Amino acid sequence: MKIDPGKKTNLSAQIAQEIRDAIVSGEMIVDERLPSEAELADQFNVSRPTVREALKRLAAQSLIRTQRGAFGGAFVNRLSYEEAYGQQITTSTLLLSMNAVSFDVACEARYALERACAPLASKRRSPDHLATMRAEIHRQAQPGLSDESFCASDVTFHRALVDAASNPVLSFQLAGAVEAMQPLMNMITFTARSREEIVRLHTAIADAIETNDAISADTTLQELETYTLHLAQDVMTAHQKKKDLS
Amino acid sequence: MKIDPGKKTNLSAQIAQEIRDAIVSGEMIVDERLPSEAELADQFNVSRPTVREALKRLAAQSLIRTQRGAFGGAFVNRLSYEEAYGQQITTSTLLLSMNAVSFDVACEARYALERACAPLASKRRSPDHLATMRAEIHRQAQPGLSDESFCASDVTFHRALVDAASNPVLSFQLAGAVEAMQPLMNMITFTARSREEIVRLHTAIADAIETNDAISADTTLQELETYTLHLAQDVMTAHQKKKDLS
DNA sequence: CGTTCTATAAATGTCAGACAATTAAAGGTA
DNA sequence: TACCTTTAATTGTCTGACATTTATAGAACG
Repeated sequence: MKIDPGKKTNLSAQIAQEIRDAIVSGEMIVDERLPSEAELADQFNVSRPTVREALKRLAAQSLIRTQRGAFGGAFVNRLSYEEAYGQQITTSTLLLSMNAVSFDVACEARYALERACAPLASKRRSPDHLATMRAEIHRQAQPGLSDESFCASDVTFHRALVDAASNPVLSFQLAGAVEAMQPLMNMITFTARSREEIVRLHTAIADAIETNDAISADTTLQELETYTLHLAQDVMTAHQKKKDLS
Repeated sequence: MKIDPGKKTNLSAQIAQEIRDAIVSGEMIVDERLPSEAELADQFNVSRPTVREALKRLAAQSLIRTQRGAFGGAFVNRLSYEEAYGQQITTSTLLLSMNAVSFDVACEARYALERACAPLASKRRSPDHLATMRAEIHRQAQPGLSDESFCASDVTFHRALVDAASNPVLSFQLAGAVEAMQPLMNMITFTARSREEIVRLHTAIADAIETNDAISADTTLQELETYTLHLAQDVMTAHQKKKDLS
């Protein structure tokens, strides 16, 4: 481990970067133990609290895990898909909520990505994925369902569609896109009429996936995108009218 | 801000989670100032170093930024696309390198996602994006280019293709997928013959995008995927042979 | 009156040393 | 051999202090 150039500012950030580089470059391998906090403080010529702040930065990115006790310490962490999902979702959600991303743009991205999964999902779908999709469709048809629950079910349905492609890398990349849409979708009020239409389209998608009909799945997803945009448009104009009146 | 239940362990992680929730839920808005470290220490009934560790965790995720001096402090950060890209790329790269993801799976995911962009890119491509693509193709045809530079140029080419879709959300989601492939691609040795073929396919893609021919772009991307898999296969069998001999 | 320089205070950044809590392994005892 | 106890290493946390940065207010000067 190289020493730290006492350049400008923020020692803990610099140290974190040094260690991060060592991990990303493969210089340190999974489950390898980092030097103890005291040793690192020595090597970098800083105090232990500073080293600790650096380590906490890395822990926040799931790059290391720490263990107390004798022969404990900080270890390079194997980034699991679950942890990666979590980070991905947090980042995507914040990016969308903080940057005034229009519904149209987010929606376009989401459906473009989902359509990329459709051919693979049609080919590989397992009974499990189909069962999940059918179950969620059934839930969405329940009359008493709140708008929030309806949206949550929608997310689950689409996650199942993505997962049906049976490509974990693809699932990882899309988890964020699908989940991050939920807050935006929650702004839409789903009438009984629109729910009926969505259930119809979801059923058509599930049918297409079940019969390995990639083309039909793609077409229906496009239809669903158009319909979703249409619903959002209605909400926007309603908001606008309300504004004009006040 | 609520107090902290002195439950089990790891106060700084708990505090970070509390604040993270407040930000993600929208309870704290962009550019809002957090209480000072001393005040937070008071509120949570912990010491300042513990609070600082929590804040560094949040800083590592670009959720807050800090400013020194009078009326400085920690502020809720507007997550920019650039910062989000960075995190996305780090996470994707690590996920791929640490989980023994096969080349085939990663490649499939990458091309599935890129093909999702092709129709939009064909429709919206700007002269800028086309220029970038042409420039990279030209670079790839240079004879003296190292394998690493060739791969880097490949990444730039494909990033331009993704960006040509002119959907920032899509670009963000795909940045990780494309960049994370680079280390895997770097394992391939590109012969003069294979470079020629790749340049040919890249040119065909650029042509298709330029003439708004989405279908041709899609077909060529599929061809490129097949060819890339083929190259990787050769590398693998070569490695295998070497192993068998030794 | 306006401009420039100079405190001042508030905040983060860093350090040093201490103690508590946890844990694996070595050593002791039945 | 099996179980218990001690021990040492290491992270987790606290206290208190000093250094550094920076916006603002006030003083000095033209």
